[in-house]
Amino acid sequence: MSHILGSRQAQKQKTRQAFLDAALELLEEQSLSSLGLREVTRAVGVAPTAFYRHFHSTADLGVALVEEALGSLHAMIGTTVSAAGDSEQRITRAVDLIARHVEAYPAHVRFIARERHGGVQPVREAIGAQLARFAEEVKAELAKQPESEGWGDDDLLMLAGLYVDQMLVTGSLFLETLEGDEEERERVARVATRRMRLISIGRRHWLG
Amino acid sequence: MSHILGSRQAQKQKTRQAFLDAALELLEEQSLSSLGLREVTRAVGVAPTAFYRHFHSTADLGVALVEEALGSLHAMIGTTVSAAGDSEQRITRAVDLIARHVEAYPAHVRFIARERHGGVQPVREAIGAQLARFAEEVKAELAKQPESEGWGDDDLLMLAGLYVDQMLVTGSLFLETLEGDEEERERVARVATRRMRLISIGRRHWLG
DNA sequence: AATCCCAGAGAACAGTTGTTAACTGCATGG
DNA sequence: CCATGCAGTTAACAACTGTTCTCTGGGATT
Repeated sequence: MSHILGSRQAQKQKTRQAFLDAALELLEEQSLSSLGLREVTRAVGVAPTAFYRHFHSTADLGVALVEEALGSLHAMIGTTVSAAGDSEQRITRAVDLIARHVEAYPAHVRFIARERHGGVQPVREAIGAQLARFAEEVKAELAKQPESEGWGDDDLLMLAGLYVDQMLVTGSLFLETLEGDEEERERVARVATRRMRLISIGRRHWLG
Repeated sequence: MSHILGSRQAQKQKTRQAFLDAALELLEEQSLSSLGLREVTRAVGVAPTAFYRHFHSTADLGVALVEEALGSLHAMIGTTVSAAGDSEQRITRAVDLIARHVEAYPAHVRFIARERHGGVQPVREAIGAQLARFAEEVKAELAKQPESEGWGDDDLLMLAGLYVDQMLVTGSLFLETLEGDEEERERVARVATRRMRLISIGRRHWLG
């Protein structure tokens, strides 16, 4: 099997991507559980039945969207947590990176925030699995740092989860400021930075 | 105007409550944005048109549900944060209280977690407003404590927000264990406790 | 060059949706 | 005791939904 696609499969993937894009846009003002199959095909400009050539259901489409929205983030996570500099510099850099990501992919961030606790079980599970992977990756990076000496495995995972959740909370806060002015975004960044700082201080004094 | 209701208004409130109860149950496996008006009236056992006597739309019903789910929690918040005992005792008590609340009102907790970032703007705003109130109340209680000496107003609010978000995260984690066994719930409680502990340590060393 | 495959089109289905209008019957206030 | 108000009913509407079956056209395979 080759990674070179014939014009046949290439066209199929193109249509599939059109479905994902259209769905993501429609989902900015509704939830996945109310997204209709016909609604999506109408937005793409194909017949309703074409949908079944790509997905079993809208829930299936949702799971594919989870991969698209979170699958590409893993590399970023690692490099951010393991970045050079002291604690304060890493925090500033992380908050800035979240802000940029929200500006670059607002629909992705909105989708994850909305469907993490949404009404479609397979999608919730897919998001949960990805977030668990994130936590494991963050934990692995934290373990490499000298500040983690003497830490137990479960405490490291606890801290990693705290960071991951904080990342999501910060992301959705930035999301709410997207239609506002720059000053608002600055305020969110400052609060998020202080939250991370407090967590880092807690980490530093965790033992003993 | 009297607070004693005639049988007329009493029956109306009864029906209204039936709408809220039915909707809350239907919302356990879907989102508000996919909740149909007819679906609700069918569950209650009344004609579709009866709905309009109580709500303009399902979004309106959602806002009413926010009041029901969060309105009664304010008293609890205050007494919990300002409870006697040292930091560790207060954390244990808070986590236990969250666990009990989730067991007592799982549908309420699920609704808030789901619709906080859900697809219905008025509901998102209603939840956001209530959570802001919570944060203000927690801040007021924190300000009374001796540990908060020297703290700025915005730092107190930052910490309060951190606690409120942590409360929600913990709640939704407990929610996922409701169909599981006791051991699972115990594990969630332990992780949540350690998270709160780390935040408390960060708080203690925040200044200087 | 002849064949097969399959993404997408088209039409039709039974069932559902929100909203309207005009109604009925009963508790309420004068 | 009678007139009014109003919660809930009934019937009907156009529009929409997911899913099935049949068909078509052109890239892929031999």
